[in-house]
Amino acid sequence: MIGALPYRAIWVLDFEFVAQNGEHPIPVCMVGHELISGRWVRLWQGDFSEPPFPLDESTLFVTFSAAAEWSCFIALGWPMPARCIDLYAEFIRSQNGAHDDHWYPSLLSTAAFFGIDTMGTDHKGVMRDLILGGGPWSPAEQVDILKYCAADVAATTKILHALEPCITTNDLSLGGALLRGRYTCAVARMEWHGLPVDVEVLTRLLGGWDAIKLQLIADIDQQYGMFDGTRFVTQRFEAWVAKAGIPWPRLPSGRLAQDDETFSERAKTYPQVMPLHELRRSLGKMRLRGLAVGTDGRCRSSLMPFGSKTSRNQPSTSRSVFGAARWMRSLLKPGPGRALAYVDWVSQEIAIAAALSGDKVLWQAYESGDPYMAFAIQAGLVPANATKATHKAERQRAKSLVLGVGYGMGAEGLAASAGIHIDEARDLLMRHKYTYRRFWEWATLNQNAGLLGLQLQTTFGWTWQAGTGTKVNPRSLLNWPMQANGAEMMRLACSLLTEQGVMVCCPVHDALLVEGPIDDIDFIIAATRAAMERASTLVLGAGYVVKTDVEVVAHPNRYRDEAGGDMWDRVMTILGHQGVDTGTVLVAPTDTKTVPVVC
DNA sequence: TCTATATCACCC
DNA sequence: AAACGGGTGATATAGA
Repeated sequence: MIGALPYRAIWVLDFEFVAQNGEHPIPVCMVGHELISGRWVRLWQGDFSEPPFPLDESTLFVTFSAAAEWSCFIALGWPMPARCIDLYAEFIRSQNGAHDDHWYPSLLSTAAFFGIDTMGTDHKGVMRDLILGGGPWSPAEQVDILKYCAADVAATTKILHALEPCITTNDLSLGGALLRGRYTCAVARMEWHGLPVDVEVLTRLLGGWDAIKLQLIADIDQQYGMFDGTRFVTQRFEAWVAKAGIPWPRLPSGRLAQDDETFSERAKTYPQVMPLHELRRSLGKMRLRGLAVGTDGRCRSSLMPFGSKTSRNQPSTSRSVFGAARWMRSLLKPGPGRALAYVDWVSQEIAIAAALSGDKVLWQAYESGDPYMAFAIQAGLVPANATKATHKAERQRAKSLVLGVGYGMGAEGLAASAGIHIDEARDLLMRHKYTYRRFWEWATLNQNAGLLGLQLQTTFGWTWQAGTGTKVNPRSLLNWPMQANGAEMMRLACSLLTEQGVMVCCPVHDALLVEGPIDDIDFIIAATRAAMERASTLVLGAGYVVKTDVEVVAHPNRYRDEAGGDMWDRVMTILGHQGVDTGTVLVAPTDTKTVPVVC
């Protein structure tokens, strides 16, 4: 029972707030219900000067989609609560794997799931419009809004009671719930900070978006005439293929295959395809128009924590910089006196696989710093003194295999992706299974357990369990422990760092973007790496340190992604802004030094 | 003209 | 039937 837990008070909370794309939320009102005393608190704008409850460990807070509430706390200058549970996270955890469809349950649909009576969605829509209208609200409207907010608190309370058995099943489920709640505070901080964007260049870029596409097309399409404006007309392509006499693969639907790989493959035999292939590749990177940038030049969008079945964040790819093609990361530019650092875990999933399976040989490969070459050596494919320089091709094949294995790739897929014969692919897979026996034992055990309907669980209690009659992809089960524990590691690192006061702009699955004054950035990086290493040992066990790598950029430079640099330059040239400084990324040493930081 | 579907490309 | 995990979203085309 939640009530039996050692808390002096248990507050169920809900805020109403005005939220505009890319801006900070503006709290309108708050309703709280304390479950032990039965007390209700209703605060309207203007009554917010002090939190009406203690925020220390003695008090538990319960909300639905908690990050929104903590964003309001930040807006009001209130400290984060020390203990909280997000029922959204707990509900989707309880349902994870039980259904074929992936969905983002709302408060109302969650209530409906448990048969809890609530207001209708129509009324909710009306009230939401009234609130988002931004006011001012008449006294009668204020009463209505507070009533509406209180109704959500009542529904949240009932959902808490419905979910209690899932949350209090055991120490891990409860501790995990508190840990996930703790992360929602970090989410609020990160969403509050957002990412620094070069608004001037972004404005020009968006203004010239179609012109840029048309210019890219114009350079190439004059010899094909396949585009109508920015639209690729498939019928013209079909006619061209027929006229040029190029045998072209078709999809089961009968349409011509138009994916990148088909173009790439055809271009090898028919060189006249190549320019078209390259054009389509460039155009593919020209997407994203809806970056959510606030008036302060920071890009903010919801991280959608716990949005996937591995519990990774699932932010919108159109509203956030890291969902866009890599070249657009050059829109990231620290302000005067500021610096940004992108710190990522090196081969995080391999490390997780090695540590959690207890495969010493795989961990040894990870620790060597080059797990691909290490595999080639351990599997007897190359001599023990082989290096990246001496056995480039062998290493590349080993890399394809090692990466693919994590996703459950088979021999056919490996042969296709690595461009090798099926027999060689089979041989590589067999060697992998032989070399990393312990890992395979562990992985197939997980896989079989999942297929049998048993529950999979991460170190801190995120779960997945197949519902009866659901479709299960066995390869998904193979990868789930790596990805889900990786997500847990990320959450821990975000919590540790935001609690230390480090400005974390956002997580990127296996990386964190942090920011600070140029003079402090070295210390911030050291603290970030230390927290990420600590998070890795917390998830994987003592001694299992996942290494980190870092890229730094300081004002007036802009971020530059190696893989996207050329595209950025092309686009800037077309925009006629060659004067825009493209900046340089200073790459810090990749060795990991432990820096004493209190976590 | 609008919407649904299939396909494809991007991210980690 | 497919055989590479987790995702979001834009676009072209078919259909209403």
